[in-house]
Amino acid sequence: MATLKYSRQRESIKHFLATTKEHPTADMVYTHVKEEFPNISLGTVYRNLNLLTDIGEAMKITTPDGADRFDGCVQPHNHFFCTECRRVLDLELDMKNIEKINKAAAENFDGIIESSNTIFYGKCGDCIKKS
Amino acid sequence: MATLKYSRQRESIKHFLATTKEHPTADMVYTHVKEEFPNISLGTVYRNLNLLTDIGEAMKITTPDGADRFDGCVQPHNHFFCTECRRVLDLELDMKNIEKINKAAAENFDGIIESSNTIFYGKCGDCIKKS
DNA sequence: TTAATTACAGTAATTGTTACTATTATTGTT
DNA sequence: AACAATAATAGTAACAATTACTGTAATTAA
Repeated sequence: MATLKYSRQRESIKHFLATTKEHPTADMVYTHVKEEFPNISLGTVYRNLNLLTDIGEAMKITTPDGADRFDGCVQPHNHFFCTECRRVLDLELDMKNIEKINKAAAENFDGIIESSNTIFYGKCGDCIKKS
Repeated sequence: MATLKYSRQRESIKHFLATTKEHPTADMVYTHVKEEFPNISLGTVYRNLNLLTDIGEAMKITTPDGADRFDGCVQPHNHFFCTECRRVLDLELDMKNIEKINKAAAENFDGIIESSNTIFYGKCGDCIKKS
């Protein structure tokens, strides 16, 4: 049953995810971890990001932009996608609201709703200042 | 300024989107429209789907699955992604709930929230019956 | 019906991601 | 500490979704 083995590369990826707030793409993680492991492979980054996501130590965020983003913070929270600078920002939102819409959605739906994910769109503070 | 010209291919794509409920991928649209236009190109399908999305006559739905889905219904509504059969289903949800969470989100956020998109995950009715 | 321009088909290129393989690292056992 | 057993790696190839390019065809306005 494939016991998980330690790897320094994975540790480094985890550490980067834990310390950054920029919701990096796999490629951004790759670029960063490369500083510590100059010949790490992009495949290793992808494999570990997916692994971490699977075991609940990271979160994958799908955006309208091509590449998925990753978040080391697995506490339930939401994300904002700036349509101008294409950055993903954290967004605090009372979880009661989320639970409410999950319940509201379940009412007229023939199936089981296990979770939901809301992504907010608009213009971030920085981009507003610039314009 | 690139005035829009009529094309039978685009009309066919629009018509298919308007009549189907299955939230097709570009490739599914391609397969279908091919019956009417045997040598339509996949690029044409992509170009028109994006064009229709841009002018507000279609909606692009990003899912955890690779390919984007398209919806000819542009009335604001939500989607459910079945983690078993990977289908996308429509989900009715009182828009008041959506407006509420948009407002709640805007409160502690430095920026402008223009819209939000919630996707629900779980098991659809059909898949529950089968198991 | 012609001239201007957009759209097309077909194909090539790009991007994001996963799969494969031989080698290396980790770990539990002597 | 040395040794299997096995998971993880680097490097590369393959893949899937999408976009870009190019010469031709369709649409439209004059």
